[in-house]
Amino acid sequence: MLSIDFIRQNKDKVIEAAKNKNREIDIEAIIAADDRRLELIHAIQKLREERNIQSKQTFTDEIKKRGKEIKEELKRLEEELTTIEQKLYTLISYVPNVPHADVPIGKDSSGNVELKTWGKKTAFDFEPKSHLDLGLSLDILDFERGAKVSGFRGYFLKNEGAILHVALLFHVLKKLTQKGYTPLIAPSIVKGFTLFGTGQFPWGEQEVYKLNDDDAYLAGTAEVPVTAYHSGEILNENELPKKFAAISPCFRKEAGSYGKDTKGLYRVHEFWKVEQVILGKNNMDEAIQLHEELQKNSEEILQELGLPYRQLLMCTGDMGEPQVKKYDVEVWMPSRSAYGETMSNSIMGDFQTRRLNIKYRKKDGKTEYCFSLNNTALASPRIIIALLENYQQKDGSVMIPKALHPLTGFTQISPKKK
RNA sequence: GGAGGGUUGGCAGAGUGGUAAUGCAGCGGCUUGCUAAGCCGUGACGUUGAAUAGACGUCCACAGGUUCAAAUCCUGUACCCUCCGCCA
Repeated sequence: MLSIDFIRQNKDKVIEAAKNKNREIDIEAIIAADDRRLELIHAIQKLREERNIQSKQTFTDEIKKRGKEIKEELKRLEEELTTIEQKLYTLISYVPNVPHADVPIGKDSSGNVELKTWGKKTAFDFEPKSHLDLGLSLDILDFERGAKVSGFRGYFLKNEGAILHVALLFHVLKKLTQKGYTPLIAPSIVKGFTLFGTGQFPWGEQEVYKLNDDDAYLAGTAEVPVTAYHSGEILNENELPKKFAAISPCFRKEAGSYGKDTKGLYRVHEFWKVEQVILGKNNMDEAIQLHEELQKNSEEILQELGLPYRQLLMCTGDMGEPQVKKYDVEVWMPSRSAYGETMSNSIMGDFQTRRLNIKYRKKDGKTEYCFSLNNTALASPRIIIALLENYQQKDGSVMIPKALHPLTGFTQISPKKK
């Protein structure tokens, strides 16, 4: 959410940003609605002023008569104000955030810039298997029964697969906790305002599961509950930045991706994630620095796991509405012969905090909206695709990265005899 | 699921129809020779201002209603607490 003042003062910038993000906005309608809003506020304030003066005077029939008139007039104006405010709020809530100057302008994913690669794409001296085949022969994945029980894109993690999944999540949660992040188990059932507040709504409604209850949804990421954790609060400047590492199940309808990645663990309705969320000061220099810290954390995790990856700087056309700057990390997945997205690291500026009303009090006593950032630390089971496929051996077994050994209790997974 | 109580600034807490006490914390300032202490100022949001000056308006969980006038009376909703029932 941008402020109306910012929109009025930076009209061209806002129009250009929307264009670069492939969004349509009607700035003139916004300004017209705001003009009317201001007119109404002025008229209403004047009447209230008169009413306040009256109520300090000796009470007479004359005052009562005028009081009734004021009441009628106020009611009419206040109703129109409520209507126009709602209209304005809706219009502004669709205005996307303005990208940082570093962000390349581009239509779609083809405009993204590869900033670096780490590790070598895994080379095999045998015909490598996909994680689907490995999962079957190792007896650690069961898609058939997953679909039977859960439906399309359903899966079971089984045997070492189940242990590996939990070990990965715990390993990462522990690592971030040691770095000073507050560990959280976050709720996945959330109220609508959290989804609007983080900017999933109004754009991504078709992506989110709605429960039968009036105001209950399944969050697609812990970013939603954790960013909203301090909603409606005023924090102290000296407690910022607040850093969280949250583990939660994540639910996605994948409504727009029928026919895409229909096999395996890549695109599923239900997965688990450790998400990093930071609330910081309203300061872009600090945000850039924190963004790099989040990036480093995620890269460290992949380096420890020994998975080859690359870092992308996302262009305007491939960014979400709330984002100011975004990196994706993609991990090498041999069966795809491509890198596949595993992490997404964003600066949101005050776009989310304005909607969620999260502020902090500065040294001079003034309040200001926080900046929010978030980045995937690890999403499983998607990461298991990369582990299985990159660590497979000629004999059909799969090695487990050393960092996980203390948690898994096994160092490799071997094919099960039928 | 049932019964009762509650929700007032960062926190605590007064306020039963006519401008929202007070204390603590935080922040700013002043004072004092020393680990302290004291004094003054300081809620949020909005409108109008060049203004972080002043003026005005709004805000007592949220949304309605009654009234010339609502934190206060009425209705609904959310959340919290206590007890009963059920339950991993």
